[in-house]
Amino acid sequence: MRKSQVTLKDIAKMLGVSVPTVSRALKDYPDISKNTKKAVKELAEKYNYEPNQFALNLRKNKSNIIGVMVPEIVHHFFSTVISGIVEVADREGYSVMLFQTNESYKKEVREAKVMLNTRVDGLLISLSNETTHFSHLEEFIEKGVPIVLFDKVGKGLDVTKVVVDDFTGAYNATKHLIDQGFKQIAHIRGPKNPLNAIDRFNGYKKALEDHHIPFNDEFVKTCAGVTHEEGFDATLELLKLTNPPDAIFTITDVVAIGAMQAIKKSGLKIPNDVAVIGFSDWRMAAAVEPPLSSVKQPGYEMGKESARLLFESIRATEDNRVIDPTTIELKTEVVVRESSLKNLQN
Amino acid sequence: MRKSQVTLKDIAKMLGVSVPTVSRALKDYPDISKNTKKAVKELAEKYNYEPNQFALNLRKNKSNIIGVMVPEIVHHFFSTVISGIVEVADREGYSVMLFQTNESYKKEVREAKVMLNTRVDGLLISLSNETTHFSHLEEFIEKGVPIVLFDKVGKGLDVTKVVVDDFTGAYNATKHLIDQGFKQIAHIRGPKNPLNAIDRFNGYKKALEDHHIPFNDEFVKTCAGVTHEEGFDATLELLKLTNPPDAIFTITDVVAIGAMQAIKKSGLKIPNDVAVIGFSDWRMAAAVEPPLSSVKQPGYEMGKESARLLFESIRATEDNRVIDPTTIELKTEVVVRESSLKNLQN
DNA sequence: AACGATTACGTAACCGATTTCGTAAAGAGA
DNA sequence: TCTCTTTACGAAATCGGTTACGTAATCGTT
Repeated sequence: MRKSQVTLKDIAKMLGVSVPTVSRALKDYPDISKNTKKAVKELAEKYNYEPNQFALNLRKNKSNIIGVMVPEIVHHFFSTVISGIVEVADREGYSVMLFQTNESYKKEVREAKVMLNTRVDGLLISLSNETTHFSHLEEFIEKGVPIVLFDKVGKGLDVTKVVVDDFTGAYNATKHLIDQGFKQIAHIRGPKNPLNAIDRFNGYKKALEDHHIPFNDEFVKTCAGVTHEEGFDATLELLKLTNPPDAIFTITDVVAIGAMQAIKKSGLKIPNDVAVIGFSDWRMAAAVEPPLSSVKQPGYEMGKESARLLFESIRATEDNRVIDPTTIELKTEVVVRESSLKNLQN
Repeated sequence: MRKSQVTLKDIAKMLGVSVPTVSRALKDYPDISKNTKKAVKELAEKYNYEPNQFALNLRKNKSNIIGVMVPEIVHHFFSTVISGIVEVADREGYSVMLFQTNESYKKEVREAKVMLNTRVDGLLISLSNETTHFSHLEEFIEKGVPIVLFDKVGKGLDVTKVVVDDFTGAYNATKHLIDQGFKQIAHIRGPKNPLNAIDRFNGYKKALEDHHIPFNDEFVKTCAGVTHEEGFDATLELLKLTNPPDAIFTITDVVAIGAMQAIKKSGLKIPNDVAVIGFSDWRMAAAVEPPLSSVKQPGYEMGKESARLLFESIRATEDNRVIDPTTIELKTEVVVRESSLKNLQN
């Protein structure tokens, strides 16, 4: 059995005063005498009094908990975002309750209900791939629980959103290759649906266009599973073209690793024969041979920014103010390593 | 302002009955008439009644929340463990509150207090590197809140623990190299203090001993930061020996990657000239060239098992039973890929 | 001395449920 | 018809706090 904590009632009984008096003494209300305050505080100290959070929650109708829901916890990017969220929440005096959907809409709905029951004060969520209906989230809005969407956001919901500027990231990665002097730039893209795959593809395309490089349909390969095996195979196909690419921009670093293996296996040199640049800047990017250039996604910043915006909304809600939903795009950064440098002496 | 939910009182007022009647009707108490039950349930359905969790928490002195504290969230192993914990907690109807210490003892103590105030029903914790005192955790035990330590456990605390069998993992990795026919086996170890680095070193040593291979002090290098650069440097030193190793077992995969780069840079072939096996089996292990053999740590299983044991303790506590603390060692698995195969045709 | 103002508390209501106990009304049995 | 049992519900206490309001006792003022 859980041992019971000392309560106000216990202290009140010991001193022969009423419960409210003890409560007020501890909070330094002006209409409690110095002697009483001193006596109360001494006892509180002695018995290590801590207010019962359940009682406070009930009275204030507030949990000091925010809910966080992501598709997968075991994912470098998401765990980085979570880390940023936890950091900010901690500073704000909130705790973080963590849920994962495993990319399942059904689970997302179920867990949303759990959070609603737990009465989280706010919700940070990155949508599952399956999610196209939002009634489970609209329920939060109806009940006045603020939501901030991050990374994988939906079009249908009018709430604050924080996303990575995938378009510009891809644009800059491609531009970097162009600036290095590469002319035949291929792109191994991700699945058709996810917004980030589309944005990255569009950024790639726009960079070519802006620099008067004709878009070549043969230079775009799709890997649905985003694995290094797919990157390997796609690259072999690209290299088999009569006019093969001299640089490849991939949807993500894992795919880039596969591409690098294919290039090496074909007896070509990276970056002198074929350059490679990835996306995400995972820890491994710096560890492969040659070190892989990549586009750094600001996961930690995304977590911090999302949390910051959520707390702003929570405070607004408490004050009966209304904050207009905004969408924030976080900047990416091209991290240049050897794999994308032209004319590298080796 | 947060919109208020429908309460029992609201329903009672609408029907002109008392609050307890509504409560009992919803829970199908036998002494409530069928008509009343029907009317109550219809209204509850209509207004989407959900019991106020705060009130339940207060009444039952139970939060249905477990606390989870790890040194770093952004770490493949820990995020995997967390994922396992979340999975089990979900099945058990509990929510997970997540904290990270950033390897700081001070923060660990502070967050422990937060959890105590939040009144988590149980605690899963992996200790920070700095933690040598346990009074902040003993407080949980005193108050009857069960604790399970996982991965980074301390000697001083008599609670249930779940650890990886690092010794046997390292033993088997080394034995695998021996079985392949390698004779000159080096070890790049981790820092002096952490238990897992020590256990892995001891497993390595014991495997050599059991197979009558003399232990060679020159064959052991230490990398304090566990980075691929250190792995690279350590390996270059090893290869410079007059009698260099023909196989290397490293504390972790990142270090192994560094080692592989050094071997390649020295103009040697992996695994024919020098074999490599890592530890942890990170995602990247399968993606490097050649694919890296490694020892798979059961992170997901550790999360599930720790959570399972915690819920067992929670239930025991609720029933006034006492469970004796145990320590569970989870088995590792040697994942053999190309980097450790003798006489590989290439 | 009578008055209002101040000091220092206590009473009661409340947050939203659960649970123990009590009881009016209806039905059953003699 | 009178008592006894059911049936079906209400009253009150409880969990542990907060807060609006009331009030006895003391003080200062004229």
